[in-house]
Amino acid sequence: MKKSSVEQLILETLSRENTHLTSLQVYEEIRKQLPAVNSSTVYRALERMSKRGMVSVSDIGTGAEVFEVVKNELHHHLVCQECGRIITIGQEDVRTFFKVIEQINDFEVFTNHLILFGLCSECRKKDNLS
Amino acid sequence: MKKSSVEQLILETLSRENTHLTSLQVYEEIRKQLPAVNSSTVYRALERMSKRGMVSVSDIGTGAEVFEVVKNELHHHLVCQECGRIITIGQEDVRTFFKVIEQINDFEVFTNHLILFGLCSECRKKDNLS
DNA sequence: TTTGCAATTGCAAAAATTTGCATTATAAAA
DNA sequence: TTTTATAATGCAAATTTTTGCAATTGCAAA
Repeated sequence: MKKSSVEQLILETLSRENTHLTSLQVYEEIRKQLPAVNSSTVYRALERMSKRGMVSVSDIGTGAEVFEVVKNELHHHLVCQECGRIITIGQEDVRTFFKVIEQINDFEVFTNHLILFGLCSECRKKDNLS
Repeated sequence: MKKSSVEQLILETLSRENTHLTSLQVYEEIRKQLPAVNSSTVYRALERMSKRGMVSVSDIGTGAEVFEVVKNELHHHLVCQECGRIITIGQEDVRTFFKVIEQINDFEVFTNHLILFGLCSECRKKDNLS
């Protein structure tokens, strides 16, 4: 590793792609720019970064965990289990729910990237027809 | 595989342990009773079972996904990121939140095993002192 | 600048997981 | 019961991820 740290490259990659990537996908993207990079370096950097809250890790139902850059405005996702569609939702309503949970359980919620699974409206229509 | 199906053994194992196990832990438990079983058989059975909703898969912040039997009364967890403590919470408040999300987004939520990360009351006290 | 320390990286080996394909088991239909 | 089709399993190889350890790097104090 000469100049650039892998962390920087990971941030650039995730920002550029602006979507969820698996650790392997991140590794392969980084390797395009830095062919000699070692896989363990990338995997370890991803782990560090998620611990520090720089990236979020989540299971969107694809079998493997995916990573995403954490930006200023937090967001959450609804994932349709039938068509795979991903709906992004904002903080407000989720935050209200978190507050309730916090009060009831005397617990401070940090979760910054919630994933809920279910059926989107279109797939629900289709299912009703059949 | 002669008599018993691996699925049945997995259910028994998860019920007996009554906790979250990683796929590797499940495989090793099964192997105690069925030494010749192949790892791919166990991994594939776990995948099938989670698709069918027989077991839940979740990331409780330990790095690896964990499996749990799905029983009648659904439950969710709060995981303390400092001490690892796991608090189990019921459906009611969560269900109310899901209803709100469903109405706003015209989406039907299926998620049956929600995990929220944060700080438990005791760790919050400790942190305040230091 | 030089020194020292902690964090990051590479490397090689091990471990965990997935995959394609052939075989076997299970259950429904004939 | 026999036949047939589908699902589950085993096996071997490939792929992905993790680990221990030594070397390198970056940063801050001297």
